[in-house]
Amino acid sequence: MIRTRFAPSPTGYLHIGGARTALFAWAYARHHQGTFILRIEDTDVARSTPAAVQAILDGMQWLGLDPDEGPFYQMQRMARYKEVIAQMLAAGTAYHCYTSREELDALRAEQEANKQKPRYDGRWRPGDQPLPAPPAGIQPVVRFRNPVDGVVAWDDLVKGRIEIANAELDDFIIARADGTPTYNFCVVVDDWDMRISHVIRGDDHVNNTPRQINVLRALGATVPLYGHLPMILGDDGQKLSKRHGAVSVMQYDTDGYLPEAVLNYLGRLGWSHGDEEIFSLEQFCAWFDFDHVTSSAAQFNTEKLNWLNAHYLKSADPARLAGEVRRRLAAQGVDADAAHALEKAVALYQERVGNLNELADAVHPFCVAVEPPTELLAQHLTPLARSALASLRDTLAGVSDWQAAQLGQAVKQTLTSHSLKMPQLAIPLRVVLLGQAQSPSIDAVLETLGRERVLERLERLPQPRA
RNA sequence: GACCCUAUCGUCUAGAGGCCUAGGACAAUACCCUUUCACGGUAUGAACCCGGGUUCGAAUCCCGGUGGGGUCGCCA
Repeated sequence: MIRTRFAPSPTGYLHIGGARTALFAWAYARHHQGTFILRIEDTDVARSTPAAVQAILDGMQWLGLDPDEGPFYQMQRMARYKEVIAQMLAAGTAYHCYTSREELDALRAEQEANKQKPRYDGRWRPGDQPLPAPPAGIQPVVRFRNPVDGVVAWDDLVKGRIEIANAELDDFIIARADGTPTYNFCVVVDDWDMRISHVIRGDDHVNNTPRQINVLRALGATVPLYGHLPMILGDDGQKLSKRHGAVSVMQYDTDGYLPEAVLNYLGRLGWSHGDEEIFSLEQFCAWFDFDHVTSSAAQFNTEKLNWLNAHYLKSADPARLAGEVRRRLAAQGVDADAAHALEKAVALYQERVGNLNELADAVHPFCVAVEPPTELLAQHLTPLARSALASLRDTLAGVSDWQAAQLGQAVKQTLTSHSLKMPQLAIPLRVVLLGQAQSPSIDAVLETLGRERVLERLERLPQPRA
């Protein structure tokens, strides 16, 4: 039984790297009819916030990566961690350490001065030497008694075999002086208790893996399989951080991206299936495997995401898009329900825009009266165009069946009677009707805008400057 | 500094020793389509980090170098 988990710490929103980790873990479970678990790692009380928990949940939901189990919260599992720590203390696989932070700082400074790898020197580790008497008034931390010899090795799902010598590892703290357990310990207990079969996480955790494996062994637990995903770099090739380029997945929502476009993009970033570029979430789950996950970091490319977004926009259901547009327009104080044919207008533009915000902007003139920019008027509303527009208005008023075909006929009729080429009439018409010199086919615009609005906007032709 | 990971067009990637005069996609450029702008179509330019091996043969395997990244917390 495949059981994967996504285990973010709620110290911020769900960013793009976390989203991809979640997607891969989710897809792997789906692929194998397994279980995907969401676990919130909130043991850092000082930095975890309920708002961040909510932001992560919102992000997961927007992407549609629903967990089969959880969310579980580590803070609610304290009793269990303490129980395991007590067992380890009793078994001798963990011990109390009374070294103060000041002593630790001094030790680290000394090691760095000697160009050595900073690490705990094991001064309170039970061994051959007799231990000093515990100093009074100091609450000890609990350290894991790491093996001294040999190597810890595992076959990483994405990076292949990785070996790290135990000599590189020190006795890390599993419980703070106040008794609360630390990350490397909680993860182990949780992955064990939750019977996680595949630990899929960012490769910034590679160095934690040997420690965790050692604890698992000390506990007599089964060691899961590990897959460490390379990181995602920003558009500029720089590392993503709160300060630089890292944004919440929800930002993609406000920027007008469709979740399926983001998912498709993320799926293709660091994973491939031959030449496939466009695939649904379902298809991704069916294809996903670790053999085709890239082992090196990938640079985020917004332009490719834009291309995918435009693609999904084209084939999306206009009714759904209309809902999104309504929501965005409402935020601008525009009541899109006033547009009797919002869905039609959306259908007219959905294959011409790159995101939902552009779609909302495009549809805007179909909802409320437009005020054409003066430059456009000056440029296109020539006396010739004015007279043609006036005559077109009259012809249009007589059209019985307000359909693109008939409207196109009316336009062509005006063209002939005024000896004009299509652009000479269509562009001024666009400016007057939509406030823009570009639009979809003019007959479709006329039909979609509707008889009433067209005639009204042509009626009130902006006057030339005296 | 130590340890670990990593290296194919500008970017994402295909590539599991001969199928590679290295394929696809985004982006770029040109042309076509056209009622403007898009969309779409066609075409073009663009890469195996360097040096040694192994092999009849290496983008693919090995070693070294260099570049990039990660980790060295009573953070996760």
